[in-house]
Amino acid sequence: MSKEKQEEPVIKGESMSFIEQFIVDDLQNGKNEGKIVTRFPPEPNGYLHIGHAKAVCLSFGMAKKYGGKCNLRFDDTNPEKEDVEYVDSIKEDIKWLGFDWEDREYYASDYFGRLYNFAVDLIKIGLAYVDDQPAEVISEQKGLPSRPGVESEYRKRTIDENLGLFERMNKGEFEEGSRVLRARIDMSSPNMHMRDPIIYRILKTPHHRTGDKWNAYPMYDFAHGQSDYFEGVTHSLCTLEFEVHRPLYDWFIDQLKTGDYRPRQIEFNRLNLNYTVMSKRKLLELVQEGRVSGWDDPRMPTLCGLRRRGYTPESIRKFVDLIGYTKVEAINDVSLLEHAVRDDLNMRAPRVFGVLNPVRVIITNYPEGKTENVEVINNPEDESMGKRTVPFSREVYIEQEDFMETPVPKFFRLAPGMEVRLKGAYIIKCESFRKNEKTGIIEEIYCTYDPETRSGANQSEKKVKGTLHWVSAAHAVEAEVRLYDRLFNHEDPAGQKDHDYREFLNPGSLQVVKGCKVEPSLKSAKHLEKFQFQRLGYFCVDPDTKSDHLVFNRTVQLKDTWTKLNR
RNA sequence: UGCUCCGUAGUGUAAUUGGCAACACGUCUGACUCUGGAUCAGAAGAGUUCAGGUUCGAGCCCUGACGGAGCAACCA
Repeated sequence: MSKEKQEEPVIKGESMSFIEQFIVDDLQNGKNEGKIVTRFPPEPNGYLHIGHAKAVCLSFGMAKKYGGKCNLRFDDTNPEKEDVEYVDSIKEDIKWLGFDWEDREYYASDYFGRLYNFAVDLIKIGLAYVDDQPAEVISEQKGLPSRPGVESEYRKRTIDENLGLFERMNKGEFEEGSRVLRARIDMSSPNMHMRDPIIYRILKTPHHRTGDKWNAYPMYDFAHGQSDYFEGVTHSLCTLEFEVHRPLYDWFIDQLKTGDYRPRQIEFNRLNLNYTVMSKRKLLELVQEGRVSGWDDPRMPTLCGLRRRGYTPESIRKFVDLIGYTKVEAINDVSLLEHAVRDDLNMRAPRVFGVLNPVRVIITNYPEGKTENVEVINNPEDESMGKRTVPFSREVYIEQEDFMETPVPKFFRLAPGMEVRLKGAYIIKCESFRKNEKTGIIEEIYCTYDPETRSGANQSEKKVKGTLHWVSAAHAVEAEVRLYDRLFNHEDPAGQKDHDYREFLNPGSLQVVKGCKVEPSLKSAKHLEKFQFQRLGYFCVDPDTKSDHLVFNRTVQLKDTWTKLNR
């Protein structure tokens, strides 16, 4: 049996990103024996966010599309920042997104031995040396981007001395910060990264996987390319800020490689979203300072946050696909992300009735105590989702917003003397209402219904402009609904000079509405199950839901031209 | 004032080896509708940062400006 369909390797006429073009060219030229291997290399120091999703989709996506493999590799070279807690969440999030690294779960720390030996080799050929100077001095000597650096006095240490010192660094004989190993390249290079970069430093914090086995740890630049090489990675895809690291990446590969094969680093633009922050540091602060409820707060751009908010993996993949991969540093509009979920959920979310701000409607000519089960379609976009019945009775709740004592022009809803259809049931006419004169709140609305207008078989000729969602008062289930707005009220909260991003936190980003009334079928809804509350938006069941307490998160509103026009 | 990268409608992306700028989202019309959603039809909106050059012809090539980003962590 064939597994999933392999897409055609060469697509004519379809536009592909410059990265895909590179891959296709390499494949056609028979480079690396016509194989493609990519990798997704997170550092386990935080939760994955939607920016990572873009990288995941690229590396796993390209491998899948062209019959290659994508490795999951944890870039765990800094024990001070990393933790297993993050490893597990990262794996969960990648799986949720729909990608599979099979048995290729690797760790940079698995290569510490080989990396160490490579460093020793570099020392032996005079391309690395131990520097005893303090950090400030080394930094000072590096010069400025516009000024060349100066060479360290330790640059001409003998090979034997370097060998001995490096070994002792790793044995733990020296204090943190007292010595580093540096590659001996060019202190006057216009590229700062080539000015004798530090490749090993002493760290005494136990590593989450190797414990206290090592005391000298490789830096990113000394681990990444080499790890790619060890794994046979052909295309090492990363974000634009690593562009200036590429010469160093290649320099190490040059020293390391023995045959024709070499990994190639290609950089693409990172994903930026407006009205949010994306840096791990800031996200961590939001969590630690209690400004959100956790990494999975539905307002967070983390994958676990988006998942809890009700986003589907499909919608995130679609969004990523929509924004593409280029070298332009773009700021993407959240509304495009919202479009992507709406588009996805429109096809798959069953429609239900839920009233957020209920007001009671009494149908005075409907028999007291009577209940009818009306039939409604679960999803007009997908007939196979079938129908369900909803109880209808003399008293129903409708949305407060759907009634106006004195309607404005083009208000197609309920108002004294006006008729509307209760979706799936009858057309009702507002005869009167009761208002609390003190508060101005409408407390009850009195209507009559037309028995001839019941939805279904013998369709009545009568047409009305408005159709409302409703819930039978006697059968309604109480629910709490959490409405979310953007976390920040500034497009680019992190990019404002002289302003801390926290100043732009949107105080109204979470609105909890209690006492909502939803149709009885929702009583059995499961965690994260998604629905469209008709006319309102897409909602999913929050994990805080208990058997006696239903909680929904609003994923996104439906497009609403009415409120837009009347704002 | 060093090096690297980038500069196409409001936003994000396209434009085969140079051949008179396309798509999506958004916006605005209209149709339809038992969701003011969806769907369908249509419209407006850039002459490709600017100035030169090469060419019969340039968003694509060259030069120079201008604008933006990244690089000066014993982070990744």
